[in-house]
Amino acid sequence: MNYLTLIKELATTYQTFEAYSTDHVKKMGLTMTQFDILATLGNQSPMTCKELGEKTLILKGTMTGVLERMEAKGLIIKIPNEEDGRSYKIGLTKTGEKLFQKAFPEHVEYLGKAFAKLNKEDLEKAVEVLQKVKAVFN
Amino acid sequence: MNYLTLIKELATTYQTFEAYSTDHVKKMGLTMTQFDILATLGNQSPMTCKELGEKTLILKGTMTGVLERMEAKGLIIKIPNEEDGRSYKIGLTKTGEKLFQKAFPEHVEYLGKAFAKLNKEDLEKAVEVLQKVKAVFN
DNA sequence: CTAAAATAGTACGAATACGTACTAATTAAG
DNA sequence: CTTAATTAGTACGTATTCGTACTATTTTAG
Repeated sequence: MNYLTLIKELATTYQTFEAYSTDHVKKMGLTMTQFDILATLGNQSPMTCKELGEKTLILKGTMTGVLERMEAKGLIIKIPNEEDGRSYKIGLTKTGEKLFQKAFPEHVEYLGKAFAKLNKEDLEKAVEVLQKVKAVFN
Repeated sequence: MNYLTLIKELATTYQTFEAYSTDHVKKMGLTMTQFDILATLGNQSPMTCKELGEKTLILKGTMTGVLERMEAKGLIIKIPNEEDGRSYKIGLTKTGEKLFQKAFPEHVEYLGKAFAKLNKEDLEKAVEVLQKVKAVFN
């Protein structure tokens, strides 16, 4: 057993999860990126693009377009930032809030159904070992 | 500890690996997707788009464009498939082969440097637990 | 054999992802 | 205070990912 096996396993496991998650999100009419934004803004005060980007790992160059499309769908609004004239605060509209209240719990439930098959020890072991793997890149 | 912790850990670990790997691949003038193709074709007989797609998880709609750009760079050639008039066999050119011989071992070495920080038990535990996690999506 | 179904690859449009350059506004340096 | 350096966000080009439709070819059914 060498580390290439681990790389392959890490990649396929992540991709399998991603595919499982995406499948459900698409059924709600959102892309994963848009769902990520929705979930980040839900139950939070409006925040700037920069903050949104830090929480979601979406780069600013990508963010502009994503927010444009979500604004066109009526899910978010841009509110001028009184504290800093360069930026806006992004918040959910009523429509966006309503979608969040419906989609987020549904998705958590959907994911939970799969992960329920893991017992407590495996879950904890997985988190622990993933942290160790991640640490090798520092 | 709940499964959302595991999801976050899985995602950040994979993304950290991906970023580490991509960083090196870009220095060799390739995108990750192109490197994936190069690594799959290296030391192999030419194969069809379909086979390439199965080995790399790149969909055929994506493949067309990726191969076009690699062909433009002189890394690959399309050879008519005598057994099936619908398809081509994709192989590395001399240039592509030379790049593979240089880039692949270098990248393996680069990755190995990071993973050397993991001991044998953690590596095996990681593979084992990732397989269990992946299995929840079946 | 001949029409229908399946298959390989391309065409094309929408949405990301990422990098560089650019604009406007704020902050820091002197 | 005034200029220089930062910072927030946009503009834009290249590459990817995905989905649907389309073309050409092969295989299968009857």
